[in-house]
Amino acid sequence: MKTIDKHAKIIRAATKVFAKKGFFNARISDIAKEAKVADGTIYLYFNNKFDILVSVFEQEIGRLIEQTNALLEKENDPRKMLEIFITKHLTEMKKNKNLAEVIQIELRQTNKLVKDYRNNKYSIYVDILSSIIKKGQEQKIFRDDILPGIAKRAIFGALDEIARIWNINIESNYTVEETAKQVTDIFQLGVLRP
Amino acid sequence: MKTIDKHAKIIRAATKVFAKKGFFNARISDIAKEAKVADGTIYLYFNNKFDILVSVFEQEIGRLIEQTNALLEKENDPRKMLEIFITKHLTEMKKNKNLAEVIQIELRQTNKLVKDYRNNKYSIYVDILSSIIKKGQEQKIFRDDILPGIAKRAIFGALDEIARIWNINIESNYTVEETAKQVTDIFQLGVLRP
Amino acid sequence: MKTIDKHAKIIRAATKVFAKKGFFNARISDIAKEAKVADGTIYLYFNNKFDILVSVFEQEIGRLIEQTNALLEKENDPRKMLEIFITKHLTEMKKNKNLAEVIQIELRQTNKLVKDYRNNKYSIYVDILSSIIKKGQEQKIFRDDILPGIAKRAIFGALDEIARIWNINIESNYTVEETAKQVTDIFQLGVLRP
Amino acid sequence: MKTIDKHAKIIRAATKVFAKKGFFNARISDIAKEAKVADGTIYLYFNNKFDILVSVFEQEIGRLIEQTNALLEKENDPRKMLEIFITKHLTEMKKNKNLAEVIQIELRQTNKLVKDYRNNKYSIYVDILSSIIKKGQEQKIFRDDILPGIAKRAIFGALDEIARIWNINIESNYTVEETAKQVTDIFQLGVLRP
DNA sequence: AATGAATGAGCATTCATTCAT
DNA sequence: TATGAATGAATGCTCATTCAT
Repeated sequence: MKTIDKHAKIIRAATKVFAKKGFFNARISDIAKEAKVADGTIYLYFNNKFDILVSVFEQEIGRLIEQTNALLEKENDPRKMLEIFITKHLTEMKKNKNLAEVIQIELRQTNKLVKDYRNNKYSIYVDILSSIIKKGQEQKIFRDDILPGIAKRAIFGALDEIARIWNINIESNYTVEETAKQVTDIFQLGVLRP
Repeated sequence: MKTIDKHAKIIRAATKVFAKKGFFNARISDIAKEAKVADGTIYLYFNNKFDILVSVFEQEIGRLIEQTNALLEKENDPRKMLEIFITKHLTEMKKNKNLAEVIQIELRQTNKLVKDYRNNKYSIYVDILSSIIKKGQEQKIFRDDILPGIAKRAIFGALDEIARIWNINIESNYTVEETAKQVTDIFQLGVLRP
Repeated sequence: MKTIDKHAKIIRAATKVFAKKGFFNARISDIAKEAKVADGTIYLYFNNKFDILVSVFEQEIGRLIEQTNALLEKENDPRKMLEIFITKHLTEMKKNKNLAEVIQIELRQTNKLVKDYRNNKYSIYVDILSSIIKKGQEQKIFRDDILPGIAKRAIFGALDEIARIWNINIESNYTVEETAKQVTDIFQLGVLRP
Repeated sequence: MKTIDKHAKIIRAATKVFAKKGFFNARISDIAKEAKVADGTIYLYFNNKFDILVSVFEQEIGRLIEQTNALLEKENDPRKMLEIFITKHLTEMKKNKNLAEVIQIELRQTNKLVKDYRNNKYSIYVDILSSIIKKGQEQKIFRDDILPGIAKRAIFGALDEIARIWNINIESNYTVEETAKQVTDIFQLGVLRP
């Protein structure tokens, strides 16, 4: 088996295990078992347990960034772009609960460990939102007094919390589409009657 | 010293320690030391480490619920109520970073451990938001097609993510007031130009 | 059981285990078992495995220093003093093979770890020899051209090597008395015929 | 490259690595790297890690035996022979600290592993000393009551301890020549005034 | 109620050795 | 012969929990 395969296999296994048990409760031997690899093999590809978590996170978010950008590329209307982002995010989180979980873990459990959130994949991902906001403002479609740096956090946070709940309660009342529509609506029009 | 005092003292110490080190990295002896109590004493008041975390969370959120309700009691305009909730939450999180951290930890790290989120303090707190939404809909001030169950998640998630970032970056560009104003604005009016 | 007892018990157990298996092959759990103590208990009294070795060594050599000094105190003839030192050392090494072994281990295995051999127990012990030499020179009994700093190493090395062999071969041809007599003889008179 | 070259290359690399890190702290991969050979290759020439140590020791001591015997061959005076042995040993240990270190390690760390010290290179080397003593006794130059089996240990031990100290303290007060002269003197004449 | 010494299960990581290529 | 990726047994140390005092 080629090196690249094993690296990917470990990442995949780790994603699963971290999602199921959480970072601190996951044992290296769990990951090794899931990846059908010896414990020691993991250390040929990663420096330590935390390094695996970061790799998983970066890889998964990286994939999300690429796919989201691909979807947005064809679109020029910031309203549509916002809807696409929201729908894509929720769709992926629903489809891939492991990913949702790893984001939760990485973003919260390790707050104290990774302080530098500039120029990392998470920042890049969230900045897609702020660039959509800015584009909308340039096109005079979005209000000028919206602060992109705050709006991006609000939107990402909203999506993340919704995905978190999905991961806890297996059944949810609304479909992805309904939820995405609703969230897009809230962020575009607000809750006030016109 | 009365029993109730010691219980409170341990909670207070634990809040501090969990916030500083995170739940998994916190040691019982750290909490005991902080509370100026013997390690074993903690087990006279709590069943185990996780029980402490839950107690801390419930207590802190409980306090937040009481204070928020007290603020909302005097108000009848759902627009104002929403603003009050948002401002209160952000103010508390800014003032009490420990609390913000414990919410982060409790809500994410222990996803896998505590599945039942009905009838707990977190739910009660978030349901303040949905009841505000419902009230606004009854008063024909908020749009009818807003789903309170989703909106409450979106708003709480937005606030929580903003507080999370505050906890990572010591300096932030905007004041609590500016941020609260902005978030209230986004959720009331949306990002679209009228 | 009092703290002091447990500390001593662990030292005693460690001496035995290190002697039997060598420092690197000894497991903490071996020492714990021998001391009839939990693994973790060891870490209440020592910082780490190496710390145990150093403690064992310092304690054993310390005891040797005291006893040897007590024996020498009453004596003023440097010839007798040399004989006393040699006899005492060999007697102790024969009686307490663990001690002999731990000296071997500490002195050689950890050469690379502990470089500072000034002001430690080993140095103090060996310096008893050089002070005997100096005393003999002052009394015009020992030759002036003997360098005490070299002679002390030669004598200690000779004794140590003999003790080492005793630890390997269970049976030895000569008694402690014969050997001590012989060694004293060699160092006092040399091998040359008068 | 011929097999014999690779074998020698590994021995040479191992000597260096053992000396620098000690046997237990040395990794096979360190030796492989130093020898510019793959890890697995080492196992084509040696059975295991310990086998390498033994080989290094045997080879180094073997070389010493040959060279020492060559020097002694031309000499018939046991006094001179003793001086030659002592000088040669100290010179080699000063010149080749790796060798000194490996002797230290092999002789002490592995006491418990290798019990059979008859008919091995170490014994052969030390027996050069006893044969010098015996020769001196036959020639009526050395005292009859010297026990060669004890004297050889005493002399070797003295030399080894001196070399050990050299390996710890980089600077030493005396030159090899001074030291060799002094040690020869002590063992020939003793410390007593005539 | 309070203490804190003692416990011992638990786990990340290392590294000698193997073996398919 | 030679390689080096893969293996998995082995262990020092931590820390939540207990319990004799």
